[in-house]
Amino acid sequence: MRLSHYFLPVLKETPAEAQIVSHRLMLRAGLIRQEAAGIYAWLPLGIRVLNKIKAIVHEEMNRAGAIEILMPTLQSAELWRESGRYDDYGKEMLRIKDRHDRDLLYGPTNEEMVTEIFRAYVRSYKQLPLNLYHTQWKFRDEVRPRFGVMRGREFLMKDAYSFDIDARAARRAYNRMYVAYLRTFARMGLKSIPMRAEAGPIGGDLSHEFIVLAETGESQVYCHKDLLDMPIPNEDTDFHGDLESIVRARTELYAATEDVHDSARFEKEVPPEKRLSARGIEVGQVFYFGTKYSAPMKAVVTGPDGKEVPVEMGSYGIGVSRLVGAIIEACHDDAGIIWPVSVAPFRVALINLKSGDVATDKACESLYSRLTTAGIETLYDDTDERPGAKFATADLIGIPYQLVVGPRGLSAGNVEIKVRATGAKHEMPADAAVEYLVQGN
RNA sequence: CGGGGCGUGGCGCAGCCUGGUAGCGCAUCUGCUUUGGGAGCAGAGGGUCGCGUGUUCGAAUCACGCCGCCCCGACCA
Repeated sequence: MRLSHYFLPVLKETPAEAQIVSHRLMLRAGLIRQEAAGIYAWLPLGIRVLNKIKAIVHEEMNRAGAIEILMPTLQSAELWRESGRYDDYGKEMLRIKDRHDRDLLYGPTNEEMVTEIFRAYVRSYKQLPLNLYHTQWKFRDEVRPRFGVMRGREFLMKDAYSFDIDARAARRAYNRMYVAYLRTFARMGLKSIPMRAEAGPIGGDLSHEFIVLAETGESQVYCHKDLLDMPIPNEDTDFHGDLESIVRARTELYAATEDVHDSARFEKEVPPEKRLSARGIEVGQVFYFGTKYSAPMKAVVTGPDGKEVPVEMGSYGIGVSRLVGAIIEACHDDAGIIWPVSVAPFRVALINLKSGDVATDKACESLYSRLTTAGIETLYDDTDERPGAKFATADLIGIPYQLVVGPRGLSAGNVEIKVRATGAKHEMPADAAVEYLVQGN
């Protein structure tokens, strides 16, 4: 992409309304624009990141055996009356009437609807286990939205729903999602820690929140330090097999958010030098809630014994739009964002230090063509800004590699690669630079 | 939902107290000079001062109402 033909509205000054660093950087780097309290438009750079995150989430969901569907944003109130949540959910739920005066709502979550889909088609235990997921915009009418996309009213969320014949099978389904989440967040460059959590209004009695440590995190968390150094399950993990050992290795160590924290237990179970108390951002949550929805909504299957039983369910959320903010909280410096390669909007920022200079232009065009041909997403700064402005923009938007081309380097036969994360600079001939950047893609 | 604050060119702000020609920096446009870490000079364009009502000869400025947004708390992915 040539910057001269792109839409990248970066701000030199910090917008007054943004308090936390991720919100400020998202506005400055031209990722989002606020359209109303807690409601954002996604600008070109922002939607690229959002899509990358979503793709990783989907890959790991599919790997774990979940199946993608897409449910609508608007739902009929009827479904929610069946589960009893139409009255329970309160003012957080955005209620709408259509032209026929029918009650609709903008979905804050989809347990009811997915249960309705399930019960319409599934009758036998032989069709289980089943896990259906989708990524869709949700709306929760927060009293006080804040922190940009970290706590917006409209947000993009992946939610998966598991259906099983009994509690044991449901537990295995829970474990599959638990392991998939460990992999998902690790792939985005985040260190996530599963912590015991309250089930909240979703309901249920087994739940973990996946927490990313960050100074600006919304909740206080307590855990055993060894959880920070747990290995990430491999890509070839057998999701049909027994995952209990992977889960148990983590759940047997103390980890809890402030809501369920028990300081006496914490001090008893964790030696002083292993105690970690920090702030954290919740990026995902897994629930097992049994028959909370299947029983009232009559989602039943016939078991091997010929008896009908309500299906055992769990739900598994990942805050996709929130993750953009969470990643920035974890990955930035004074100059701007530092995207992990896996979610970066572009892999390489090609910086022409002297647009209009024949030799420099020619070298850049050649590099741009070779990189894009090799499948490297490259943002080519071909504008006639001054070098300082180009460097500042590249640092701000956080592209992992800056490929810097100017007359001075070229006269020595070199271009320069700057690694955004470390600041390390390497001078080398153009051929070597292309090879360096193509590696590992 | 309680408490506090703010709405003035695209962005950041001053002006308001004490009513009288709407201002500054950045950005934008034109020209010249510059070009390896957010350039310099000269010129130009752009604002019903959130909306409404009232007070007044006269309202960005005073009063009242409304709307929007932000912050603290309670609540939450």
